[in-house]
Amino acid sequence: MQFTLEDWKQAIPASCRMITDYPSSTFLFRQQEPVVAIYLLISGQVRLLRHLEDGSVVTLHISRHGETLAEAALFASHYHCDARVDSAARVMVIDKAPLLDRMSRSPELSLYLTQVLAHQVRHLRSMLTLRNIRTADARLCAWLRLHARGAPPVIDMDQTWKTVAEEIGLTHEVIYRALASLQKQGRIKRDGSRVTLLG
Amino acid sequence: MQFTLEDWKQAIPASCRMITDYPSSTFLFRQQEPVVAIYLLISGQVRLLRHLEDGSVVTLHISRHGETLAEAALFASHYHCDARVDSAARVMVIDKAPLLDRMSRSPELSLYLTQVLAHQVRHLRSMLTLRNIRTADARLCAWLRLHARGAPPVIDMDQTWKTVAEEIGLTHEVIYRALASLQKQGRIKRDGSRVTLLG
DNA sequence: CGAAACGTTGACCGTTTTCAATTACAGTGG
DNA sequence: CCACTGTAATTGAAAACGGTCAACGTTTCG
Repeated sequence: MQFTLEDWKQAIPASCRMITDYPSSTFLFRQQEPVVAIYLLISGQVRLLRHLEDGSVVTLHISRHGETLAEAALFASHYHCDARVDSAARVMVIDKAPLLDRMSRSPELSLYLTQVLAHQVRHLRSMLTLRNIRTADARLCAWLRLHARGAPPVIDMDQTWKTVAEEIGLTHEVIYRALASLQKQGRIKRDGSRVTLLG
Repeated sequence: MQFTLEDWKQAIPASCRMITDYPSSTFLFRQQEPVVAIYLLISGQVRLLRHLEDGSVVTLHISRHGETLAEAALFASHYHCDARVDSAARVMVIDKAPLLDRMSRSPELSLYLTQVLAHQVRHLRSMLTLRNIRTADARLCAWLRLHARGAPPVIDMDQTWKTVAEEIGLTHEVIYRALASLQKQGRIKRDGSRVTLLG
């Protein structure tokens, strides 16, 4: 249920897209800058950071390969967060103006973008659902269920637990404790980077 | 920055929309039911509820007048949550099939829906940002800033603090304590349903 | 008028956070 | 090839914070 690079290549005219490499610690865009493009992350990891009025910085999201960035900014005048490269990223940059122009004449393209955003909305709602689960054990369990595939449900971790911790709003220490706790309760089994849900 | 009833009336052909009243405690739609329509809430309050695998129920969102419901479900086969009426609601029901058909031929309409969803995405990200703020005081403060208008920043409450509590993921008791705490710190001033941010 | 829901505050308890320390591991450069 | 370095993974203990339960005044609405 993810829109792939190929989907995008098919949907977006070649004239307004470009592949670019960003080294670690560089920025795809910064908060307050005018919106010039949206981005499809082909490889690497990018962190979305928002600067609050009181000077603090919070991580909005950690994007990984296959995800799109700033689609929602397409109709905003300026970006609402920084996009900082965590680990060297290859990115498809899609220019805003020609994209919007093209969309205004192509129902297919608009409809496609609409689907991407609808997908985003559902995903964000899932994340918000997770946050409403109070205890660390239950929240982590819900996350695991959300990411498990097959029967019995299995997760092959392709990211660090630290990243997961940030994503679901807990400290990494608590994640490790929750993992240990779930394991002791016999509700999961861990084998390297593979987690199996039991019961 | 909200799409109004008039906007919708203009964008959506009259043939596929209809005004309906829902009494309190009824459902606009239920989780797992096939998606037949999207909804614009004209008045009243509707609560989005998701049933988790373990049997628990969490509130996804509390919708109030002016908000649209289930736009993201337009491309899903079935609803992902219940929409239960909290207080008697007047709703514009927009049929899915004719809407999609119309969208596939009208770039304006697609583009319009895209904007609605983009707006949704930004709002959901803001909510997620809030949830990353740990302490109750700071989180409530951020919410207040987000909703304040003018200089000095003022919020005229048109909803209950209980609702706000659910929205930002705290219990109502904690909200009242945070309010009292912020007031004692001189960071806000309360006067009936009006809150003023200071400093 | 009466019931239900909101608003408010106190006390206590359980959980997460925070701080701290230790192990394991992957990449880097000599 | 191996120290060296940084980060992830892991666990412990104490402190801080929000959740829960309880009680009560107030407002709202049928």
